[in-house]
Amino acid sequence: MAKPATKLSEQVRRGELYTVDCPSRGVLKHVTSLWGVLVLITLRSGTHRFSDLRRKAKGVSEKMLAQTLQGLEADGFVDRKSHPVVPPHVEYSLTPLGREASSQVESLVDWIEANLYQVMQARQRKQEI
Amino acid sequence: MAKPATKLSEQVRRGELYTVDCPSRGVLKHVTSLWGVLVLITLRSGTHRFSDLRRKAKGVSEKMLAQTLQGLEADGFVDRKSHPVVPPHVEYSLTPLGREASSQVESLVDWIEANLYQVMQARQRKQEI
DNA sequence: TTCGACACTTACCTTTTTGTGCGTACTTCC
DNA sequence: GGAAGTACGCACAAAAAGGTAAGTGTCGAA
Repeated sequence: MAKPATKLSEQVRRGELYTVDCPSRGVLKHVTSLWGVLVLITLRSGTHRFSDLRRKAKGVSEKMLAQTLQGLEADGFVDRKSHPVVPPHVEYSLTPLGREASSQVESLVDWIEANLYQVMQARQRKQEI
Repeated sequence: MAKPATKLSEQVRRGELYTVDCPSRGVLKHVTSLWGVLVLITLRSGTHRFSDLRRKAKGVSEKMLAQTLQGLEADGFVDRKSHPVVPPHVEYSLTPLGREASSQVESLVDWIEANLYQVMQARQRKQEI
């Protein structure tokens, strides 16, 4: 029933982000894309519906949000619960794995926001030259 | 001499990553782009020359590496020292700010690599359905 | 009764990103 | 004496990402 995981174990090579086809690169992309970050952080405060997320992450299009959500779902970071009622009702929440991931990206984002002033100053200095 | 920082202070609004034009989004992009990550992590082990970086970050083109480096330099994360000798000699290293940033992204990357197996399993489960 | 909300999907088009190849000015290695 | 290495910049092409608009089916509100 369960597929033999031979290929899987080959693909998982720790510490090889440097190699071209390391699957970590894909996960990194999902997790750190702008919309990925926003979704992950937003879901920390609890379950959200599609349109809630859309309203909170200003500027995201429906297409991008759907795509982002699907990526994060496939990676096992978000859980999608669809209630088959007539006006569709779908709820998104973080899985345990997703909660870990989101705390990582949150701390990165917090650092960026805390140090944003310094970065902006550095940028200005460059412009002056 | 120093420019008045009026505009700067306006631009720095903490906790507003959700808004469309928050400058944090740009920093996030620089820091979490694949090549940005690789450069930041590689430079943790010390100063590197352009072609050293190119060799270590497998798959990066010269153009992309140059672009990445310029972005990180502008943000104040890397320091560029050019020795005006005849075969060009340029050294890149992390600034103190860059060292902080790189430790953030390193912990994110470490988490991803440590949990990669679980992610791959989640992906496989999706495929089976 | 027409409109908007819901959670998407699809097709099409534009924008952005990235790759490729070339040129540079000079040195060292073979 | 030809090739390779150095750290890029530039022009063009290819690829990927993203935006826009429309359609789905049913309900409740105006």
